[in-house]
Amino acid sequence: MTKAQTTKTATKTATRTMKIPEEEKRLERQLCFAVYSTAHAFTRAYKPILDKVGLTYPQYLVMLVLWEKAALPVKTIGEQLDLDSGTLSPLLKRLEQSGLIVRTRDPRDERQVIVTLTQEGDAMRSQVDDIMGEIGQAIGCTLEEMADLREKLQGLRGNLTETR
Amino acid sequence: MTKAQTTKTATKTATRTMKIPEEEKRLERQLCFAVYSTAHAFTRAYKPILDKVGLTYPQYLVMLVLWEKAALPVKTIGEQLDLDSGTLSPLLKRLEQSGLIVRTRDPRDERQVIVTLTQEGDAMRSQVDDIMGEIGQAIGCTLEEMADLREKLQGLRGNLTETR
DNA sequence: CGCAATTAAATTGTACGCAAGTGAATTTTG
DNA sequence: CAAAATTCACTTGCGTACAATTTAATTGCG
Repeated sequence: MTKAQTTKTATKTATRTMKIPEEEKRLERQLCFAVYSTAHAFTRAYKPILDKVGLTYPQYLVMLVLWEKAALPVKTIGEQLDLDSGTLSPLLKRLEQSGLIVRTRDPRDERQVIVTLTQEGDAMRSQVDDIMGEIGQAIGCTLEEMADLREKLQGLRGNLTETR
Repeated sequence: MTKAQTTKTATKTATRTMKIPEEEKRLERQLCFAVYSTAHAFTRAYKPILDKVGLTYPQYLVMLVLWEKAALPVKTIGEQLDLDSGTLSPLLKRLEQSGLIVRTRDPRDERQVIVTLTQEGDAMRSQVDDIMGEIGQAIGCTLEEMADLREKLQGLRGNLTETR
């Protein structure tokens, strides 16, 4: 799908061959930068909160996954977070050193490593209300606005990913 | 929404002391993760395009800043991108090695390093239409939707940042 | 069955991001 | 005006991200 869009999808691909006005090329007009810088702003907003429980932000995301289901193979965690083993292997090693998870080979398939919450890791779940409450404060918008924005981003992420 | 909102600002802070339903704690319901994973999706979408011109995604953002104004101190670039010198110093060193910029001490204030586009760096500007065109394709939404989403993210970023 | 292809995780190397600390230049202040 | 405080960029150390490679285990296929 490339050339002359005849009908309804045409409006969706307007940028392709158009000459882009200089104003639209400015950093602050870039959607990609808005996403990029907001992601950093989130990480910074989480930092003082997560410091109190000794987690980095990506580690917190892994814990969110494990609080949904307490034992998962590395591969599944990677699929949910869209991270590969090159990122997860050292991260999980640090979570293990922190005593929050254990890693064991799956006896059914020795290639797989099953990540399991320890008691300590499970207990940390009780702090999630506080963490999300504090962040909710910082986000400063209504639940409806949050849900709307989240859904739009999920759609965008889908578009960006679909042609991989 | 949720509870008894007393005043007009209450709607904006509803999450604070509320008990959060389990469903809302799932990874996929987190706005922070939507932003995080979309940012990664953008980086991946840009990669094959930027590989052709030999830039990483953060380097491309620096070039966007410099294409707006061809000579700037490191500090100003950092302010626009919200990055500190610990990130920018090595990145700029690589851009200099690529021949796209030069770095010179400001004679008026020897603490400052002025980053200036080389001819080569300036010439690369001509490729920005192609880059943005290709990404525009991948984004797959209308210009209106893009602008709306960008503005909402800028607002969110502002909220997250204002209490720093 | 036996070997090639595939899969899962770890490892290596490069490039961010950021906190903390260093050193040089400038500004502020007593 | 001189000492103290601040500013700017750089460096160091740690933790992601991700491509590419490696190793071990499993699956598929003839």
